Amino acid sequence: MARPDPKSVPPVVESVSDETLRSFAGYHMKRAFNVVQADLLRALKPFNLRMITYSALVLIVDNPGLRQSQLAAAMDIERPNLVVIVDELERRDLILREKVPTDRRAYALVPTLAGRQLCAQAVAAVRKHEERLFADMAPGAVEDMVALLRRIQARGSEE
Amino acid sequence: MARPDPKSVPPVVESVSDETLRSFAGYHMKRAFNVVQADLLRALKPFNLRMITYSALVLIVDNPGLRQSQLAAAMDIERPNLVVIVDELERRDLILREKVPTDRRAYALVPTLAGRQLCAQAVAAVRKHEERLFADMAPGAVEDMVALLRRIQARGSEE
DNA sequence: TATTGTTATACTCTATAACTATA
DNA sequence: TATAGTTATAGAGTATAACAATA
Repeated sequence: MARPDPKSVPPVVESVSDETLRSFAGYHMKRAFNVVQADLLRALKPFNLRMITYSALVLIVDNPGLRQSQLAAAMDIERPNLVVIVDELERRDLILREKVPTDRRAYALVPTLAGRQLCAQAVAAVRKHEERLFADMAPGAVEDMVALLRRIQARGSEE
Repeated sequence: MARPDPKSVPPVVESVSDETLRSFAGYHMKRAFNVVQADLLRALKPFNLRMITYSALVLIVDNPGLRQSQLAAAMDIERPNLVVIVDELERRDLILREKVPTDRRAYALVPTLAGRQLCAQAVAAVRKHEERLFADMAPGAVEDMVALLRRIQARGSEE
């Protein structure tokens, strides 16, 4: 961190040191996530899904009948941002917005048959891609990491 | 994943299950990263820095004289996107763009005294915030996670 | 020809305010 | 009055093409 005088340092740097950043977990989380997301995007390409549309579809298939506001909360995104995602899934006939008789403001989101089929295929493809990505990691290491990530995630709602 | 018929399911969901997504590491990486980044932003607020300007400043302080293209490569961002970041740090007199006599196309990025001082304070603040964020995690767990994240990161350059 | 830094541009993700129709 | 979904909009972050100056 402490250097005597920048002017006395030769103006050519051979290899860039990330010494200070290395102790900074957020930096590694961002970079590793970028790699995982790029891999994921490749896996989802055949299904024309992105990470966000994939997550939405999976949650609708697992929780048929949920409301848009519930889905937004589960995905940790704002309601306005969910609208275009639901629009896209509905336009592709993967889900339906069904009117809820007991509350005429709300929509119940349900998957279509095509939606459930595409979802099953996409889930299988994502699992395969993650297995390949994490293939030579120590057994249990990924599970430990996910457990820690979930604890960090829980910290967000605390404060 | 498999449900008999969406029409037969009551259209009210009490609590949203993320069962299928739970085995999907990228999902947890994204959500945990959001928490860490929000925490980081709070830590950097007094210094008027964001994660990206903080990373750039730290790398320039640790590697005085590096070129913009080297910095972009180290930060894993495209050269055009670095320009505004360097502009901002230079406008705030935290760094200088020095002409390189041996290559008149390039600039050597060097920190100013103010830049090095702000950087030292910001690094201390970030360390403190991460220590607090990870305070009651098992000893070594964060280090193990970072080690795994670095291995995942390395996967990105492989393929 | 290739590279450095730059401009312009576009696309995604995210965040907020304000509207409508209901409750 | 509050809530569900919506619209409009603005800000980050990111990606590509193309340019001038220089190698």
